[in-house]
Parts: sequence; C-alpha cells; structure tokens
Amino acid sequence: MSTIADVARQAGVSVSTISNVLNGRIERMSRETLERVQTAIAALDYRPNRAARQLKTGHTPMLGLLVPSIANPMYGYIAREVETAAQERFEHRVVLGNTYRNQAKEVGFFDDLLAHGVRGVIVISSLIDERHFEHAVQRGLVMVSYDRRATPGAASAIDHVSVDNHEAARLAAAHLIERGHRELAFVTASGVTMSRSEKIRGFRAAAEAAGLAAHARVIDGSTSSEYGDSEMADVGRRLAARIAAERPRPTGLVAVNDMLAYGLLAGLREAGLSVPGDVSVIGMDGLFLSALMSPALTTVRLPVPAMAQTIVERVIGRMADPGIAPGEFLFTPELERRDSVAAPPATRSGT
Amino acid sequence: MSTIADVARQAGVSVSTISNVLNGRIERMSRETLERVQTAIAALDYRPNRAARQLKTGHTPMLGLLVPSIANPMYGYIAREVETAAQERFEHRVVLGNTYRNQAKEVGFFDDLLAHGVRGVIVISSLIDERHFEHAVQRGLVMVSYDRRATPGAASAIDHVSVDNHEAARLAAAHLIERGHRELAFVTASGVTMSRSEKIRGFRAAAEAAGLAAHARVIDGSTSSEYGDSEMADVGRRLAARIAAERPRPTGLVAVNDMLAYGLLAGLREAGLSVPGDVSVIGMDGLFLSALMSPALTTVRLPVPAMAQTIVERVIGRMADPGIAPGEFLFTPELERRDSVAAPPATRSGT
DNA sequence: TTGAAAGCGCTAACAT
DNA sequence: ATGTTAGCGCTTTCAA
Repeated sequence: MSTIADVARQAGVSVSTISNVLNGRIERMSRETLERVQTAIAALDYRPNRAARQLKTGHTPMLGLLVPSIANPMYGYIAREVETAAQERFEHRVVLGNTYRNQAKEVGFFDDLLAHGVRGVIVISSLIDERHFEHAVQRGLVMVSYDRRATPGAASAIDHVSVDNHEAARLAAAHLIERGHRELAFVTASGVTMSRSEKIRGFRAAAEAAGLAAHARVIDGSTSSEYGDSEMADVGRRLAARIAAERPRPTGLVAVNDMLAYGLLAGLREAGLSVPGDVSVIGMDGLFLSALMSPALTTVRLPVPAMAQTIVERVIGRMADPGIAPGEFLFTPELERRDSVAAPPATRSGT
Repeated sequence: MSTIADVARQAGVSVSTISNVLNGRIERMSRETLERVQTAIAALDYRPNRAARQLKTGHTPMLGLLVPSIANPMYGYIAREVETAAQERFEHRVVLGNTYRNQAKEVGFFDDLLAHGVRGVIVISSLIDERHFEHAVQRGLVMVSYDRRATPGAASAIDHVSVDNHEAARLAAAHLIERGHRELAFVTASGVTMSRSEKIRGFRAAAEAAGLAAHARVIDGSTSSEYGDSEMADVGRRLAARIAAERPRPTGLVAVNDMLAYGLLAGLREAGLSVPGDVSVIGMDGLFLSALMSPALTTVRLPVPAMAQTIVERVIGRMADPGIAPGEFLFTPELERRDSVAAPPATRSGT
C-alpha cells in the first residue's frame, strides 16, 4: 500500500498538494500539477488510508445498523435497503449488529461504534426502553430509530421513522369488514415493539366505525424471553389453535405482522380450518415471501425502500449538521390484496 | 472523549504505562500502579481510539461480509451466524455489503475494506469468476468463501467452506426413491452458483444407484440479469407450470434450494396439482420458513451455525498467521422430513 | 500556486 | 517498574 508521501515523491510535489487534490481543493492549482498528481495516483493505485484520515478529521464514512436478528426476513429487507441507500447515495459503509433484543449487546455495539469513530447509527425495532439510546446520543452518536417512539410527544434526541401503524391496522380491519366479516380479532405477540399498541388502536377504530366494537377482540400470545427466528410464527401457530376453539370463532384475523400471519396460516391448517374458506387472514409488512404462502397472503405493505431512504438521509444529514432537530417521519402503508381474505362462511361458525 | 494522555495525567503515570495495561503487559507492574490506572480509566470512561491504534498496528477488529442480498433469508441466516460468531468468539465487528451479484460492487467493497484497514473478508455465494477475488487477495485481503470453488483441485488463495452438495442432492433423491418415486426431476436455475453442478451429479448418482438413470431429468430455468429477492421463487413458479404439462410428468422433484422449492409449491398449486398428492417436492437449505409452508417442506438441512463458525475461525486464524494455507471445508447435510414428500399417486400420471 | 510542519491518539522500542 | 519519544498516514493552518 502506497502512502501520500509516495505519491508526492512520484509526482514531484509536496504531500499537501496531494492532499489538496484528494479533497477537491483544486481551484487555484495549475492544470499541469493536477495532471501530474492524478497520474501518480493512478500509477501507484493509491488509496488514502481511512484510519489516518479519520484520526485527523474525526470522521469515517460508516454507519452502524442494529437489528434484532438479520435472519428475520423483515429486518433483512430493511437492512438491504438501508445498506444500498447508504452506499449508493452517500458512499457510506454499514457495520451490522444482531442484538437478539438484548440491551447489553446494544450498549456494546454503541461503545464499539464510538471507539471506531462511527458517529451515525440506525436502530431497527428497538426495545421499549430507550434510555440507553439517549445515553449513547449524549456520548456522541447520531441515532435514527425505525418504529415509533415509546412516548409520543415527549422530546427525544433520536429520529423516528415509521409507518403509520394506526392506519395500517385500520386498513386491514376495514378490508375484512368490507368483505363482510363481523367477528374480528387482532392477533399479536405481547409487548415487544411500540408499534403494537397503535395497531391495536387502528384495528379498534375500524371496528367502531362499523359498529362492531363488541366483536373486535385482541388475541395475544407471549413470546419466549430469548430471541428466535421463528418466534413470531410460533406465536401465530400456537394462537391459531386457540382461535380455532373459540366460540364464537372470529372469521377475520388481522395479524400484527406477516411472520405471525404465516404461523396463523400453518396453525389454522393444522386445526383443520381452511383459509380463506373458514377464516380470513391479513398480515402487515408486505414481505415478498407472503406472495408464496398458501394461500398467498393478503397484507398491508410498508413502503420499505422509501423509509430506508429517509432513515439514511436523516443520519447523514444530522451528522453533517448537528443543529438539525430530530423528528418523526410517518409513512403510509398500502393494502395488497391476495388470496387469504374472502367473504366469511355463510353459516356463522361457532354459533 | 478522553484520550490516553488524559488517563495518564489522571493516574499520575506516563502514557506508556496506560498503553501497557491496555495491552495486557502487566506482568512486572506494581499492583498499586495497575490499580491507579484502572481507576483512572473507569473514572474517565476511557475507550481507546481504534483509528489511532489501527494507524499504529495496522489492524482493526473488523471483518467484511459480502452477500448477494441480505434480504434473501438464506443469506440473512448465514450472516446472522457469522456476525454472532465474529462478535462473541473474536470480538470482531462486521461490515456488510450487498452485491446483487455485481462484480463492480464486489470490487468496490474490497477496495473500501482495504482503505479502512479491514484485512479479512467473507464472501457468500460468489460469482463463478473468482479472478477479482484473487486480485483482492494479492492486495492484502484474507478471504473465505462460502460455497465450493469453481475449479476443484486448482490451487486457490481463498478458503472455501461449503456443504457436501453432492451428498445433499443424493440424499434428497434417495429419499424420493425410497418413498416409491420412479420419475424424478432436479429443478434448478441456470448457472448462478457453483454448487449447482455438484448437486446435479449427486442427484444423478442416486438415480443411477436405483437403476433410474433414464428417469431422472434436470429441469432448468433462467434467471433475470438483475438480482431480485424472489428471483429463485419466480423461477420455481415458472418451472412448475412447465412441469405440470410434461408427459410423463415427474412425481418427485428435488429443488436446488428452499426458495426455489417455495416457488414450486406455489406454481404447482396454481397448476391445480396437489403436493404431495400428485407431486412430491424436496428442498435444500433448511430455512426455518420451510416449516411454515403449506405443506411443510421436506428439505435437506445445511449445518449453517457450524459452517459459520468455521468460516469465521478461518479468516481470523489466517489473518493472525499468514503461513496457514487456504483449504476446503466440507460439511454434511441432513434430511429433514416434513409433509411435502409422500408416495407417488397410484396411477402414474401422464401415462 | 505550492510547501513545511504540527498534530490527531496510540504503540512499542528504548532508556532509565 | 516506569518514562520518553518516534512515528503510523493524513489534513490543514501558515508561510513563502
């Protein structure tokens, strides 16, 4: 690896001249010098040492990205969009960390980023307790979180980019109602993310608007303490058995996310129920996998690429200008009609 | 952020003493000094600046990880295991890159790693052409590739960690044969990865061993030039339509991977065929999602966590000791029986 | 228009 | 057992 001094020698100029062209300060440079420098750089295949540059400037073109588990297709999807945006639009690389929703791991990740001089970090699907985030921000990190903040309205040092969860669930429930369903359930896993409560509110809002408040229940399954890939799906599967036994049995199910919906599909099948013959199911996320399910899953699709763009813009922008105040950014989801929703069976089940 | 000089001042010792405790050179240090230093470090919440350290030592505890797309659940799975092993066993962070199977992006990633002083890189599911890899190795990267190398037997500067693909496909085909299938097909996408040809050989070997060589065909669909998440599944879906129309129609299908199998399941269903009633399908990979399919997909499971361990051990090990020669590491897959394989229909279809 | 030199925070040889 | 110091490769004043 050649250094800036090698290039200077090769070009017969000083290192500061090389540094100047490296950093685009070429306004008052003679054409000839510039060319000689460029030739030398090319000849030596020279690349500036980032560590040295960073030691001087305090900056490095990297971002941290924290996810519960990159094996989860939804986080994989977001991660891909984030990494691509960071790279293609801002030439930043991405350091990835899996947290398994473990706070100590999150803190360790922030520490390492700081030690490496990485100042921007994107946190996907956080724990509800944001205190260690605020602490990391005080230590110098610029943070953007995917998903809503825990206490809406409260001041935060963190950007929050999320989908309009209320609207997403409302859309899902309204679709079911429109198809004729009168006995609804919102199916979820207990207390993991913030988005949950807003979704429940949206679900209820749709039911109330249709005069169905008394027929819209929330069915809730607990997750294990340790993070597993199929955790969500397992909850769905387990809950499906319970749902199958309920009287009256709901005919329209809104799942808190696509993964849980997959579990529902599998569990309902195991319980001898047909989807959408006996029960209709609608997911939320819009993973490409949903189109492959049997039946293809109707779902509420999140505008992931657009959200990822905003996420990256915000970290980079606020790193460049610390004066920018953190904000909340809400995106609108869309219904994706497929085959898991149909009219309810003619004979109301369970009655 | 405090520096080593701040700590030295606080503890009333020299910077080299601080550096010594930072680097574990504390054999002949007085108990008292050590304690004073540790107290000072804790008091200032001091963390060594990695960039400065790296500028001195030339090392940084980071690894690169290159995948075609982290949105693909299989790569997400491997990535998670790799990141976890790197972090928990070697305290290395991971820089992630999506390549979309684009060689220019791969080269750009290597360049950046080198500029950042990252010396180890893990490449998952490479392009067949490995020349730019060898070039990156010459420039100083230690590389480990997931999946077999292009020309077995040829010398390589790269470690290759892979599953025994021949055995995987043989296992799959043998399972189908054992269940009574006599008309088999190996279903794949054309020419993307190396593993393909070995799988085909394994598939054929199983057929030949059962005297079924003439009844074991390979069905091959082409992928689009640009990388898409559902690329594999799309191929499977498209091919399913073709398979449904074949006469005699194969009753036992071995898919080159789980994703393609998902497409097969969806496409077969669309063609009005039942799995496993009319056609049996077996995948390869063992993604957790396979258990959620309808029917739950029988598959050949790869020992991903063990492979990831080896991958990480190799990069780290060879970075520490460049004298270690690159090698090939083969892992044994296992059959995971689920519901997508059954005996063939009594009336041979298509005859 | 170009060059000299200080210094970013750390490590490690060398001195004491 | 502890301290002094050169130098890793770069950026950036300041001087010429």
